Amino acid sequence: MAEKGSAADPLPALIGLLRESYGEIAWWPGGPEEVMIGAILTQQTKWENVERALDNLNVLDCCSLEGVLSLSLSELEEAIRCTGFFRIKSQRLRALSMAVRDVGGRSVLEKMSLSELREWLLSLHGVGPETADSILCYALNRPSYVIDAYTERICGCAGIPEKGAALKARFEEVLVPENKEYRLCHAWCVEYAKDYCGAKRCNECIVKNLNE
DNA sequence: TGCCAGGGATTAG
DNA sequence: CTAATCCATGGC
Repeated sequence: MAEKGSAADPLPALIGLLRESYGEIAWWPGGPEEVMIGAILTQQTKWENVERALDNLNVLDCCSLEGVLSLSLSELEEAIRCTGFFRIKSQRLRALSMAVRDVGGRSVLEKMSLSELREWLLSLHGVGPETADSILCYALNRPSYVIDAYTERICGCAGIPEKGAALKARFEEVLVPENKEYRLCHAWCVEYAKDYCGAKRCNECIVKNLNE
C-alpha cells in the first residue's frame, strides 16, 4: 500500500534508471546444474574465481550434480580451491547434489510450487536466502527476486532502507512479476555496484537522492 | 600490505 | 534478537 502525498517512492525511479543504463544484458550463463553449483561457489567470492572453478569441473566433465558426487572429496576440493572456503563449499555442493538426487531429481523440483521449492532449498545446509533465490531465478526459471549485499547497498544510497526479505518483497511488488524481469533487475544492481560502489561507501553514486 | 569478494552457520552478548 | 566470528583463496 504505497501512500501518496509524501515523497515519491524511490524504488521505481531506481529501477527505471538502471533499466535505461543497462537494458537487456545477459547474465549468469550456464545450464541449470552449472548455475546451481555456481550459486554455492559464488558465496562471498568474486565471480572470476568461480569461473575458474567451473572450468576446472568442466575439464573433469563433472560440472553437474552427479558429476560433483562422482569426485572424491579431495578432487572436488582441489577443483574449487580457487573460490576460497573450499572445505565448506565442497560439503555444501555434496549436500545439494545428494538432496536433489534423494528428492527424485530435477524433474521433481519442476513440479513443486514456488514457495514449496524455496522452503526446500532453504532447508539445505549451506543454502541461505540469496543462494536459494539465485537457484530459483537463474537455474529453475522461477520468479523469485534475488537480494544481495550489492542491492542493499545501492538501495541504501537511493533512500530505500529495507533489507533482506522486506526488500525482496518491495522489488517483487514494483517489478512485473516475471522471471525475466527479476533476472534483469538483479543483474543491473550487480553491474551498477561493480561500476560505482566501493565496499565501504559509494563512489560517485548516481542513485543518491533520486527523488529530489 | 591489508582489505574485500554476488553468504551462511555458529557462537556470543 | 542483533552482533561478531569463522570459513580461505586470490586480486588489487
